[in-house]
Amino acid sequence: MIKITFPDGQVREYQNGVTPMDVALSISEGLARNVLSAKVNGQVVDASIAILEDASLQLLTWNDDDGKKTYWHSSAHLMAEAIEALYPGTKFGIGPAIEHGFYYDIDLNGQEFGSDQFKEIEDKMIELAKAKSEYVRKDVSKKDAIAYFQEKGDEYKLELLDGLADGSITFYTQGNFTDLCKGPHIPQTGLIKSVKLLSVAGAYWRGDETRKQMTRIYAITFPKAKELEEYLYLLEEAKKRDHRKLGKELELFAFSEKVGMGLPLWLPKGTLLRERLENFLRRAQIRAGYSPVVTPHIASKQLYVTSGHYAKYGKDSFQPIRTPEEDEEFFLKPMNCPHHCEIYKTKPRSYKDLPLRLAEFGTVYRYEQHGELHGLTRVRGFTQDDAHIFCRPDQVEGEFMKVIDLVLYVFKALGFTEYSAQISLRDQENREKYIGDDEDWDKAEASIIKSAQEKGLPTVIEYGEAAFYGPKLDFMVKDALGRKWQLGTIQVDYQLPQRFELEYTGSDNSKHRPVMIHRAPFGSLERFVAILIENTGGNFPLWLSPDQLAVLPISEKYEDYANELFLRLQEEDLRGYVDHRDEKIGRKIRDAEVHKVPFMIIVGEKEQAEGLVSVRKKGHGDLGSMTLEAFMALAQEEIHQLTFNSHK
RNA sequence: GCCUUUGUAGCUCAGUGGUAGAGCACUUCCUUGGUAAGGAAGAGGUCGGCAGUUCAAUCCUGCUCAAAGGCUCCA
Repeated sequence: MIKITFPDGQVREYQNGVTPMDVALSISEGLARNVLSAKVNGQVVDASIAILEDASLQLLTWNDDDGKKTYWHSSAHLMAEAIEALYPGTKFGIGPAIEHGFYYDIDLNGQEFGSDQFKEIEDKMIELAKAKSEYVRKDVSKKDAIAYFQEKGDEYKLELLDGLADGSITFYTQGNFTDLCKGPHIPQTGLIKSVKLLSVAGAYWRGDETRKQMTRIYAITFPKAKELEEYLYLLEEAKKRDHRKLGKELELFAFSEKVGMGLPLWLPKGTLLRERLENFLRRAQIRAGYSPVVTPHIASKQLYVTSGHYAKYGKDSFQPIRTPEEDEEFFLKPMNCPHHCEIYKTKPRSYKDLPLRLAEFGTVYRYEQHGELHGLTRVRGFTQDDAHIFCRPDQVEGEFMKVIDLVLYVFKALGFTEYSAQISLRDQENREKYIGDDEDWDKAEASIIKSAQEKGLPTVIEYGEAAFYGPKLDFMVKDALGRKWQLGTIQVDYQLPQRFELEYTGSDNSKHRPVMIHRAPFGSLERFVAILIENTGGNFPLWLSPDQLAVLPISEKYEDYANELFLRLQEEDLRGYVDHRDEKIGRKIRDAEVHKVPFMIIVGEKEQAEGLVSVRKKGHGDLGSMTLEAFMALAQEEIHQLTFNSHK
């Protein structure tokens, strides 16, 4: 008998050689039907594998990420089977599961292929799935494996075999398709109910541009038809919410070939939105003890030589700007931190002055590769909501927690209720990659972990992902469509204070080196606005909406009344416009709705006579008539709530 | 950066080896209206840029610029 430990800590005894599937059956038949694979001692394996010693066991189903991964990987094999049946002679590269679905790289030997063929492959996959073929694992010798793929003429698999050691090679067969694969796989093809081929793209064999370009087919599968429908709905919704599309439609920002790629132009409405965000954060930061500063857009080369950025990024950055007479070199600033270090140095600092928190909405310029540019999320000129906290080593933990509080406050105010954090630490094996002494690192890493724990942040720890100058914590948020975005970051830095020889006088009257914390809740305003657009679908909360209201006179007879009302609204700091066009009220309403204006104030004969306004809310319709004061109170309340509804 | 695809009016798009069209937006006129598109007329394009083939290029070829998707997720 062997002892099996379950994730909840429960221990049960089973016969030696029991399979995860047996265990599932011993619990319930329903569970057994849903088991896709299993995690035995932390390793994902087939549910049919025999367990030969005491082990921890987690049965994986569709609800587990690793279960989904197994499912999609098996689906890739099913797709390969379908393709081989329909296009004999096709050679196969690799076919892994990805975050949403899977792909297979194939070489069709010159056969024509495009998205027109998706349907027949989908149909074939369903047909093959209905056969409920088992995925059968088989150990093969390298010799036999080579013989198999030689006969098939698949040079890709032969190349993969080349890199594998004899004795560790396994084949998986389902139906008529056999593939070189280390697994694991789901029990049988019948679990795959719903199939959709998504796109076809070129991809180099082994990601090497000098090698043959293969055809990559992206697809996704689900155990229930309804889940596929939901997924396709999300894809469509994502397309509708694309910030590049909405940015144009709502006149928020634009790009111009003449200005240059990756250099966004903020239009009046986008600027309004952006300024609201800036002011919101500025106020929050002042409350949190930050001091706003402003630094120039260019700086002498010497600054970046000192900071070390010149050595590291000099080549990848934009070329220097030279003064005509003296031939001095200046650079567009790629980050704000060196400037802030120089601000720190403007006078001697005492331990009593710390922490010093310098904040700047600093516009920076970085060279990004041509192919990496994307809307507002990846640009060459952007504004960071940057700040640097200079503190004593004993203050790091407390400051870190304060920053987490600020970031979470910002997320909440902007409607991001689901978030998580990634803590990036040193690569334990290669400590020499990092600068600074071990003691500082240990302290900083421990502080970050402790702060995150204390704040109850759901975190993932990644080793080897730290910056070379210190560990960091990155925030991720989930948007209304369940997509993950990386947002703000907090980083601990021991390097810059050293490079800039920053000091403070301690209580012992000797010189000490401060620690620097870099942090940016939004990361970049550009990227954040893009995420905000996609999260809200352009339906911004009232306090951020570029136009908060539109005053719509029924006819030009009521224009004076409309103008008078609008003036009073403006005095209350409400923004918007009066629609003076010679159009019917239905048209004015439609246009305001299309432009996602939150409130419409409709005035005609009745309203003027009674001294009232008729209020209509976007997406909700007529709210009836009320006094202007009542409307303003309504609007102000919604603004001050700072809460957020992203629907509609 | 590399691969694939795309580039026609402000926007969304149709179209052809013989120098271009629709809808919306815009301008003017009519209409003065009650909760998601009132009517008419007009104006608007070096068909991304440069070069080549041709009697003739928006269309074919090459280069270039920009955008979209993909690659840098290794059975």
